[in-house]
Order: sequence, then C-alpha cells, then structure tokens
Amino acid sequence: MDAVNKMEVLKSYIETKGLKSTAQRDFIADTFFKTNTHISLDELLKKVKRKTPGIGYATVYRTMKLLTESGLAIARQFGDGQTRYENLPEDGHHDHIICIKCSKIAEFHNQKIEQLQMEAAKKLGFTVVNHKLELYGYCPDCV
Amino acid sequence: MDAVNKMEVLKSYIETKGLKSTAQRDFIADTFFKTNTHISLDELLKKVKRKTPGIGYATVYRTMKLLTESGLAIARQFGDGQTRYENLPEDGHHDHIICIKCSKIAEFHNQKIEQLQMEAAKKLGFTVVNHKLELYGYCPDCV
DNA sequence: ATAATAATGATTTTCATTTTCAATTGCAAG
DNA sequence: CTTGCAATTGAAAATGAAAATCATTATTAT
Ligand SMILES: [Mn+2]
Ligand SMILES: [Mn+2]
Ligand SMILES: [Zn+2]
Ligand SMILES: [Zn+2]
Repeated sequence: MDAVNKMEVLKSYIETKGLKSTAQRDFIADTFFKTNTHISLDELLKKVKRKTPGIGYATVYRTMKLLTESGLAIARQFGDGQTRYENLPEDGHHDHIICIKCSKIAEFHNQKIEQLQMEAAKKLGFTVVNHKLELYGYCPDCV
Repeated sequence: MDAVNKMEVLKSYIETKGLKSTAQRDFIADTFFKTNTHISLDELLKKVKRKTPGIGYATVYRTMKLLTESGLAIARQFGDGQTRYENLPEDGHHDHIICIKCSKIAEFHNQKIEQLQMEAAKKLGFTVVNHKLELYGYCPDCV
C-alpha cells in the first residue's frame, strides 16, 4: 500500500469515526507515510516543522495515535524509553534485531518461529493475539 | 539457588564493589528472593513496609537496581509502563505469555525457537546478546 | 574513637507522554 | 453564503515512573 492508498484508508477511518479532516493531520500523516524508518515523535515533529513550523507536538502525538489505532502505523518500544512508529509493512509482520552499540535496526521474519510460538502458547492453553520478538546484539559494523 | 545462597552472592558482589552492608538492603533483598512473581517496585515496597515501615521507595529502587546488575534479579517490561522484577530462574532462561484481559503471566521455554533466533540473526550478520519474546493473548480463564 | 565513605529516605527533578483548555476550524443544515 | 456546533489545534499544564539530589545517618577500616 503506497502513501496515496494509505491516505484513503485514513480518510475513510476518519469518516466512520465522525472525525473531521484537517490540513495538519493530512500533512503529518503524509510525512509519516513517506518515512521508512522507525521514527520517534520528536523526529517526526522535526521533519514536519521543516515545512509547517506552526504544527505542535500534541497534534503529531494525536495523529500518530490515530494512525496506530486505525492500523496504519505500528508503535514499537525498543527499550530506549521512546516510542517509535513504523509504517505498516508491505510484506506482512516482521520482528527486529537491534544493535546495542549503534542502535541500527534490522528486520526479519521466520515463519517457523511464529509457528512454534503458537504451539508453545497452545500448550499453556493461551490464544495468541500478538507478540513481540526482539533480538539485541551487535550488528556487522560493531563486531 | 535458594534465598540463602542468593544472599551470599549479593554479599560477595557488595564486597567486590567496595559497598557496605546494611539492614535495609538485606531485608529488601531477602524479601525479593522469597517472591516468585513478577513484582513491581510499588508492590515490593508495600511488602517490605509491612515489616519495616521506615524503608523508603528510593532504597527499594536502588536495591533492585543493584540486584539486577549483579545478575540476581531480572528486570522485565511487559508494556504496562511498570518495570517488574523476577528472581533468577532455577531452570535457566524463559520467555513469557501475558493475558491481555487479566494480566496473568505464564512462562515457557523453547530451545528450537532460541535456535532459530540465532540463525535469523546470523543470517543478518548480527551476534545476539539477549532477546525479548513476549506473547500476548488470552489465558485459559479468559477464553 | 575517629575519619572516610557509602547508604538512607524525603524530596526534587527529569522526561516522555497524556490531558486540559481557550481559540480556531470544518462541515452540515438552513 | 451564514450559522451552529462538534472536532481540532497548539500551548501549557498534568501525570507518573524512573533517576538524581542532599542532608543526615550508618558502616567499616584504622
Ligand atoms: Mn520494523
Ligand atoms: Mn518470568
Ligand atoms: Zn551497530
Ligand atoms: Zn486472563
């Protein structure tokens, strides 16, 4: 799904929730849709302010909250005390591996792991709704 | 390792770090060593205050930090905004599955998953130091 | 006993959110 | 095009968990 389609999904989400469309929200969402990193609120605010200095932190915060609940953004916690947001991945769910030295983030997906998780949960009588798998270590550049 | 042995490990950690032994710290550590839950600072403080009302939050905070860096406690973040501590498990590392309705926590360990994690990391050139795997869903009691 | 140094506990500070609120804006109805 | 009203905005304040501060107290080696 590209930025244009995402914007359409957002529009219809806003519609069904009885919300109103605003230029600030559209611009923040569009800016976010064009990122391909795991971006923090501060980073996104800085990016947004470059073209639209008037926009406030709270509006960025609220927009990302909206995008998250509409399923267009994913909120991630990598343990540095800051929530980071990423776009809905093109190729489905993925997990992360984070360098504890330079903070580089790589992504991976392993269907076998997902399968084993489900089995482990089932063995305990649990039904899995979602999961978090993060590996921490050193990236190739940091040995 | 039982509470007595843990206390000995703590003593020698304190020794090598040139720290001093205190009644408060001993009591907090002992209280923690006897828990078998994933306890928050507030919960531990409350438990400690029952027998020793004079002890302050900061001392509990500092003691758990000490236990964590000495390897006698493990700090966990289950996404509710509160750090929880658990005792070093008898049977090695384990992961968690958390009920999103009643917050019940179950533990599991799957060597195959751990193995696949290492392989996934290796494929990306990373070396894994530690990892976090949490499953979220419904426990048997919550359907 | 003394001196040096670590620990304590109350309090304050930090910092990332989250909420509040008055002013502004979007939009549907007339 | 107005009007009415609910939603939105941005600045500021509030929140809450974690971390730091600091005067006082306790521990330990000498
Ligand atoms: Mn990602
Ligand atoms: Mn556990
Ligand atoms: Zn690195
Ligand atoms: Zn449950």
